[in-house]
Amino acid sequence: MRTILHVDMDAFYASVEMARDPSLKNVPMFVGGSARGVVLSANYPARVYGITAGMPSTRARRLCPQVMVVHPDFDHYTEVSKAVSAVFDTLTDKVEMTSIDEAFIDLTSALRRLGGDAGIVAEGMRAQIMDEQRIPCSIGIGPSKFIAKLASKAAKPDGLKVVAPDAVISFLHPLPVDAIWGVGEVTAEKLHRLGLMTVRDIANTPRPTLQRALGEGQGRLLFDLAWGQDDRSVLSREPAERSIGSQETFGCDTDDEEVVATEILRMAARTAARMRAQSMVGQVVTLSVRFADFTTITRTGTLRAPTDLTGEIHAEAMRLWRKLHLQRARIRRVGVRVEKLAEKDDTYVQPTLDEPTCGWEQAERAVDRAVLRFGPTAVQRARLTVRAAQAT
DNA sequence: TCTGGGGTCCTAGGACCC
DNA sequence: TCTGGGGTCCTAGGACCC
Repeated sequence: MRTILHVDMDAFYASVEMARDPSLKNVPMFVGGSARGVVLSANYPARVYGITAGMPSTRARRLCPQVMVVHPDFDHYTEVSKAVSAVFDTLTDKVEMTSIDEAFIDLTSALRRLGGDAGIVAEGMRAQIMDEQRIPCSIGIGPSKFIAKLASKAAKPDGLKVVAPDAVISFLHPLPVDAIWGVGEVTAEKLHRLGLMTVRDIANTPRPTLQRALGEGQGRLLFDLAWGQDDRSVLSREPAERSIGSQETFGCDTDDEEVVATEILRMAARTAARMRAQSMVGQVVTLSVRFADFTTITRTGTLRAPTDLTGEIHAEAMRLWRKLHLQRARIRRVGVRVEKLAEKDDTYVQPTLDEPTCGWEQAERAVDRAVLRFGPTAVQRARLTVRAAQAT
């Protein structure tokens, strides 16, 4: 039997900001606040007003006009996250950071080695994180990742919850269906239409019925989870990234082709720069377009060879854009993403006879160096400077 | 002033091949 | 002058998570 911990930082971004500026502690506050953005993280005083993560900022301000809004500082959050994961690393190497503020830890072999009780180890961790970073977290302990994750949610805020192997079913079955990881709004609604409200209801439904309603894969997964069956292991090596992309919502919807084209260039440049920074190349380019009514379409195209160059990614994204033949559609957001990534060093690039490389690669690397030294506006394509100039 | 930006994974359908 | 069945690959869409 395994002993898995799930550590979940409470209101992570908001907590980090409150640790930095304690005057934010007792007033309603959220991190977020771009014009058309959403709440990224809200502190508990803000939650009293009904403000929750994912809610449009405009609505949050309406619910609580005096709320303090803090703009996110992701570099700082990443630093704190690394410091927190260093605490886990002192106990075992079986640590899987699943996001900036969550981790699974498999303590099975560490406990066998050192002896002791998982609950005491977990309380020690919570105390150390509070001591070093001044932020609270909640920890769930269970015999699988699935149960540990549900337990950490039950432990919130700032708590610990242990679910022993013989208590799994009694803990699990009363929960609502959307407590299950992977059941969101749409799937929950499908389950409700079948009359299934709790995990127990799912467990008591024949598996083939679930598979007909939800598809073979998801139906099987849900049935197994409803009986507490989950043998996924804690992956200490993080899996290779599969895609890199950028997208941005316009300040207001636009039907101006020029504005859209400029934004596609900006997204291609941002994506390519991040790929170069990580020494990755990619061969599949996806353009996504979200319309004013929130419908979204995507188009993908495959390059002849993997690349990390703005010019090539941009050219493909624009080819996909022109292929849409949109006529004065109102557009909310565009995005560019590159998939089928590979390490640049492992990739042999076929030299082509018809296209001399004409120094683009060297030019873009020089730009990267200038941006590192002088900041993101140091060197830009002429087209991208227009908007900045207009704004001044 | 409704609804971000970073991702992963799954499924359905069509093309193509045997 | 009839038309199965699989397998694989690709694309588009969508659900979901933090």
